[in-house]
Amino acid sequence: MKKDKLLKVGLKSTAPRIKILHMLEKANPRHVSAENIYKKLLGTGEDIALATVYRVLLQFEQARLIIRHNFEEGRSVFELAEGAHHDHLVCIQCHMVAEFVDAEIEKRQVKIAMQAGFKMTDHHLTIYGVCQQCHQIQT
Amino acid sequence: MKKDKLLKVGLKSTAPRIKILHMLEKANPRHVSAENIYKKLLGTGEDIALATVYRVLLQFEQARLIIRHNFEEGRSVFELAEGAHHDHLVCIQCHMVAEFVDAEIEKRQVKIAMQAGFKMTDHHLTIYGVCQQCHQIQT
DNA sequence: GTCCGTGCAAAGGATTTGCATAATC
DNA sequence: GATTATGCAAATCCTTTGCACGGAC
Repeated sequence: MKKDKLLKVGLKSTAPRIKILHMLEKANPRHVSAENIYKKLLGTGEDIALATVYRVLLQFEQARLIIRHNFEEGRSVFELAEGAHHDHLVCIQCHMVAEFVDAEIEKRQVKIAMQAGFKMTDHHLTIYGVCQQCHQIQT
Repeated sequence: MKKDKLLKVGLKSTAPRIKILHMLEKANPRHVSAENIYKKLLGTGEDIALATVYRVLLQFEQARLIIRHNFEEGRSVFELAEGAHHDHLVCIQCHMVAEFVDAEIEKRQVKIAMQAGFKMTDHHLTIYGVCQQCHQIQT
């Protein structure tokens, strides 16, 4: 139940929060911007202010319900926090995002941070390129 | 000579461009923001508009004289393009940026992109954490 | 009933752009 | 001299914030 999920992280169960959480849970593609969510809500007849979307997303991020990414595109995208850490492939044309994990790369990152005297808190590996679909369209 | 370096990439040799290029060449730390450059220029008595700094940085980026990075901090930082590709370690406290390369990680990225059907154009691996210095200060 | 959440509009920071003037080739 | 650059100020994009009202516990 979404209500319980919110209460568990110390957030009051309000209509906007439940609806935004719902959007994130059924988001396809998984990675969406604040604007995406706002427009989808408008489309279903909901009347939630964009400012509220931003506020709720920030709270969800702090409650670790979602993860915020800042790819090389000047706006944040969010994804539901579930399952393990993973990295991203981003299509520079259609903005599609795919995920991957590589255990060997993960291992080496830890080693590199250690060697540099860094106390690692996070790490992002993003591969930019043109996805198969976009590539075919142009050919 | 900076003048030739500019002409070679098709940019007229103007005073603002030469001075900004100079700032980038002697930047220490190597990674600087537009604001950083603007303020350093002001400090040396130069009177170059911030808008010009942005315009020139964009031109330099397009001419591949510099590389733009958007780390998870809401503003761009630039570094002179010289030497080979490398990845970054960013201190989340003092914003210090260090560089590294790992051949094995590079190899695996190419393979991952290929398997996903991506035509890779770029890739960024950034490790965030607390650098040794910041860590010591707090202890 | 108290406290927190929301909508609205305005503010904010980084970056870009239009326009008239000034510099380079 | 024609074209491209620059300074200035205004505009833009994404995101945050102040305030008065409404809803959750």
